[in-house]
Order: sequence, then C-alpha cells, then structure tokens
Amino acid sequence: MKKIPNINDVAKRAGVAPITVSRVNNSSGYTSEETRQRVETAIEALGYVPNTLARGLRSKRTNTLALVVTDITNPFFTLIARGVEDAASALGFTVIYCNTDESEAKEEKYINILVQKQVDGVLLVPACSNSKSVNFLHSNSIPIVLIDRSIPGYQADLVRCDSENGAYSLIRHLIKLGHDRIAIITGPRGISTSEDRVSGYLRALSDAGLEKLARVYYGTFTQTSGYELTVKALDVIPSPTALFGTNNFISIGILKALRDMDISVPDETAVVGFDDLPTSMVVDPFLTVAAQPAYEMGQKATELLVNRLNNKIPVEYQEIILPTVLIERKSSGPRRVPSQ
Amino acid sequence: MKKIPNINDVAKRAGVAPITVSRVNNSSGYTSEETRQRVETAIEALGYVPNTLARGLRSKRTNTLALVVTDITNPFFTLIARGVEDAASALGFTVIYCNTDESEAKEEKYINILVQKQVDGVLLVPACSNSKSVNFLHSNSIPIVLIDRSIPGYQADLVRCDSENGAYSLIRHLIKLGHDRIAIITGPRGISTSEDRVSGYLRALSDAGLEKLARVYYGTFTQTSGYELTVKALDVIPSPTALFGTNNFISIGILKALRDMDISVPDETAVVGFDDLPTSMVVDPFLTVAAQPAYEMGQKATELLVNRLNNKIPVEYQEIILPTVLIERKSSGPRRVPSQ
DNA sequence: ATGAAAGCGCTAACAT
DNA sequence: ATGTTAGCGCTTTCAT
Repeated sequence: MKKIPNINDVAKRAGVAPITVSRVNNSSGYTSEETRQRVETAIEALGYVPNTLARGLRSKRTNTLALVVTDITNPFFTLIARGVEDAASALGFTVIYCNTDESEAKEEKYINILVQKQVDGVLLVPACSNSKSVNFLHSNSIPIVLIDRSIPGYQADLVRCDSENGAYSLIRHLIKLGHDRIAIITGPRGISTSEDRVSGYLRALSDAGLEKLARVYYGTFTQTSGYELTVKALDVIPSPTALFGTNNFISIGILKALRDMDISVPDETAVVGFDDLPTSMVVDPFLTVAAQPAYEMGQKATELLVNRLNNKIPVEYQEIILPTVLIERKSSGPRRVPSQ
Repeated sequence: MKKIPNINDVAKRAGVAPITVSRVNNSSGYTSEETRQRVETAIEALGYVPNTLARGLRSKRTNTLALVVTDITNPFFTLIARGVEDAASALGFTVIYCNTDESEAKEEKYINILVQKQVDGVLLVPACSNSKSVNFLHSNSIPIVLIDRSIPGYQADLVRCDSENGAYSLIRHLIKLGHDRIAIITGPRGISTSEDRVSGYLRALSDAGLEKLARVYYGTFTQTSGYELTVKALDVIPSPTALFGTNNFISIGILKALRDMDISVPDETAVVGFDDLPTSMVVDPFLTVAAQPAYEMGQKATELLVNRLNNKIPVEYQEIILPTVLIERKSSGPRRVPSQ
C-alpha cells in the first residue's frame, strides 16, 4: 500500500511551491497557462486527490450541508431530500442526512454532531417547537434554513407550503360536494403544519357557517395514529360524512381503518388528505389531495441556504411560501349520506 | 459573534494541557477522576465542541461513511438508506448520501468527492459493471461494501438478496397457477440483479419443461421501461398469460400499461414483481412479490463495513446473501386464459 | 497520570 | 505570476 500523495508531492514533481498547486486546484489567484499544465500533469501522474479535511480546517469551509428530517422513509421527505441533493451537488456541496423521528433528543444529538463536523449550513425540519437546536447552531455561526415547518416565535429563513390555504381549499371542495360533518385528523399540537392545516379547516367551515360542526383530532403524523383516530371519529353519532388527514401517513391510516370497518369511500365517507404519493409508486391514484411540491421545496431551500452562507442575500430572513395543488380524485365523491 | 472555543481554551480554563482535554473527550489514556471533572466543567462553561476536521486530519479517521445508491427516491433504496443511517448512527458514524441515477459518470464524480472527504468507508450500489470506482477507492485504502448488486469478476464484501431463488419461486408460483407463457420484463444487461432474476426465471421455466416459451425483455429499472416493454410483450401472439417485473418501478409500469390497454389483472394477465412497497404507503397491497429485506440489508452492510474498517473480521471477503420472501396477493390469480 | 513537541495537509496573508 | 511563512485544531509520539 503506497503512500497517498499530498500537495507537497505534487509541488515537488511539478517544480513549484505547494501554494501554486493549491491555486490550480481552486482556480484562484493567477497561474500561467504553462505552470498550470505542469501541475495538472503532476496531479494526474501521482493520482493526487486534495484532502478536504485540511482544506476545511484552514479555510473554514467544508462544502458540506446537512439535511435533518423526521423520517427519510416518508416519500414527502424523500422527495425533499432528492431536491436538496441535486441542488447541493450542482452547487458543489455534499449532504449529510439525519432522521430525528420527531424526537427532540435525537435532533439535539445530531445537531451537536453537525457542529463538530463543521458543516457550512443546515436544512432543518424541526422536530419540536423549541428553539434549542437552532440557537446552538446560531451560536456556532452555522446558518439554517427551516423546511416545511416554522418554529413559533423564531425568525428564520424558511421554505414551506401554504398549509392554511391548502387545507382551506380541500375543505371548500368537500363542502361544495355537500359535506358538512367533516372531521380533521391531524398531527401533534405545536407543530406548525399540524396547526396551520387545522386553521385552514376551521376557516373553511366558518366561511360556510359550519363552525359548530368542527371536529378536530390531534395525534401524530403516523399511519397508526390516523387509523386509531378514525375509529374514534367514526364512533361519534352522527358520524362524519368526510375525513381530512393532514399528511400522507395519516390519510393511509384513515383509508385502512375505513376499509376494516367496511365503510365505503367515497360513498359512505369521503376522504381527502395532504401530500401526494409519487406517481411512480401508485398505479391508480385514488386520494383527493393538496399536493406539496416537495422536490422544489428541497431545491429552493438549498439555494437559499447557499446564498445565505455566501452572503448573497439581504440580511433579513427570507420566507418562501409555495402553493399547494388541489388534485381531485375518487376518494371525495358527492355526499350520499342523508342528513340526520 | 464571539470566538468559537478550541481545545486550548478549554485546557487553559481547566489548568491542564490540551492533550488532557483530548484524552477526556476520547476516553483514551489515563485521566484522574478529578481532572476529568475539571475538564468537563470547562467544556460545559465554554460550550466547547471538538472540531472533527482537525481530529480527522490528525487521526486519519472521520467517522463518516458514504452511501451511494442509484436513486434514493426508490422506496427500496430509501429503506436501505434508513437501515444504513440507523446502524451507522448507533456505531458513531454519520452518512453522506449520493444518487447516481445509474450513471457511471455521476458515480465516478461522487466517488472522487468521497475520497477527497476522507470518508472511512463506502456502501455502494454499483451503477455499472465496471470496476473503476471500486478500484479508485481501493487505491486510496477506503474499504467498500457492495449492496444489492455485485460487480462481475470483482471480489468484494457484499450484502445482497438471493435474486435467483426469489425469481425462481415467483415463476414456480405462476406455473402452479397454470401459467405457461410468462414474460419477464427486466432491467439492463450486465447488472447482476437484472441478470440473476432472468436466470431464476429461466431455471423455473426449464424445470417445468417450458424453456421454449421464455420471453425476456431487457430495458431499464424504470416505470417507463416497464410500461413500454409491456406494450411490446402484449403485441406478440399468443400473448403472455403472466408478466414478471424485476423491480418495483417496472411492475408498476406493467400494471399501468395493462390498465391502459384494458386488460384485467389477474384474470386476463397475471402479474408478479420484485420488491414490496412499504405497508405505510399502500392501503390494499395488490401485487404478488418477492420482497427483499431492504432495511436489514442496509443495517447488515453497515455493520460489515464498520467491522471491516476496524479489522474485526477475517481478511477474506464476506458475502451476505439474504432470502427474499414470497408474498402472494391478488395480482397472481389462477390462469383464466385458454391455451391456443 | 500528565505534558511538550511536532506535524497531519492545506491555504490566508503577506511578500517579491 | 509565484513563493515564504505561519497556523487552522487536533492527536501521535515520546518524555517525565
């Protein structure tokens, strides 16, 4: 196993100083065409690869970003991740991924590691509403862009969808179809997406004079929670004519519960949800959804972060809010259940 | 913005030498309980976080692994990624992810970056059958574990599923149901999984004396390819009684093509596939599949890699081959199409 | 059980 | 257009 060549080996072979090799590598400063050629030949001959640890230690730049999501296994976050990766790669950055599973402790653990690794910036889907992680990054001068969720009372760069309007349009759609007893099954209290979707839901009911019929079920953003809360919601009499799941996993839990209870969708109960599944995964899309442009969110957030750490944008925090797209499908047919 | 404290600041505050702080941080060497306490107090007080770039530069260890897959957006790879992440995290490593999109050029680009980043090891789903990337890592003394696919003629640590037997059992299943004109729609030539599944298919046909009816369609591991080749396969007369898609995307392409051609599954044409979709994404699983334990593959590969780089295992290359699980569902009913 | 000296590989700052 | 010097923050090696 022969020694791995370093910048000095290259310099010696090319008959120049190490700094000249550095300049060639980074296309910085002046180098004559001729010496550049000589250096490149030496690099080629030795199979030299610059050591980014040393570079980062000296230059305070690692060209590494981190993406902290709750669970990469959720197609919504997978797509965000892919958007991040593509944008980062195009800008010369690599990405470290972390899954917090909605756990504050895991989030803190990862954030600590990321500071140790001297990442240039962090893309964060906050697992909780407290700002400890964010503050810690801040105190280490690492810029952050929040994705998907905001942190109450905390000003930060943010890329998210318009959850409130997305929810509003889904409920409007149901109301137009004749539904009135519409239950919402959502995630935890205190998570902005969970709350904003409730707000949009309430506003739509209110606009239709149905505020008295509001039924809100808080839980977690999981299939199990969606399933259990559906059972609970259907236990109330008169039962809801429609259900709204505020993320993809909850919606699937809802559909599974209704199937297990032999309740036909949409004839007996209509269902709408947030987040679409990628077309590559579904043969016949069935669920009416407010789709979020996840890939684009990842891209935009990455570009914002890189602009931020290059000081290419105004010091004020940027908030990029993308619209959701209402996709009407079979799960939300006209109301068939008579009023009681 | 105050200065970020380093090991010297901590040492000064604790009244010890920097090396003692290092020993406390790494629980290496001897330190008296008392000085350890003093050092830890100083660390706490200053909010000191060790700089892993400097550590890595000196110690030649970065505690970073890389996972190179073709597309993290494919649930099979997403699940592998999650398995890798969890195992890596438990072992004290972080993970850099890269998507090659089956492109040899992208693979090489990423591998180069990973060498620059001095990752301790690489988990690789090779995008091609050539061993350039692998050799390059090797020449930089970076250990590799291949996942899912082998590289023909190249000896390496490897974690994969038994594709040949998985395919065999799917085809046996179809034959038992009365099918005989079974077409296989697979990925590229030269990719081991693509080829191994064809081998299992051919062996099953052969064992049943049906080798003359073999129809193999090579393409890519995408939905589009699955769709197009299905159209092609159905154009042949007599048309196949069953179709076998060798990955999840191909199978979905097959089902979409059949739907668009108004061919009912399984009554007119049965369909089986490789890879299962996570239960969290599907309400009513429909497709009969050979499921691969993707999460476990990621875990096992990571553990193998870490053992390898700690020299904890014999020098001989390890090959871990996991079984697939046959899951029978509605897409593979008994043959209804009469022989012609 | 603790420390001093040296150096990992690179680039910022300052010459020339 | 190129080079010299110094040092990023840590750990290895060798002392004591």
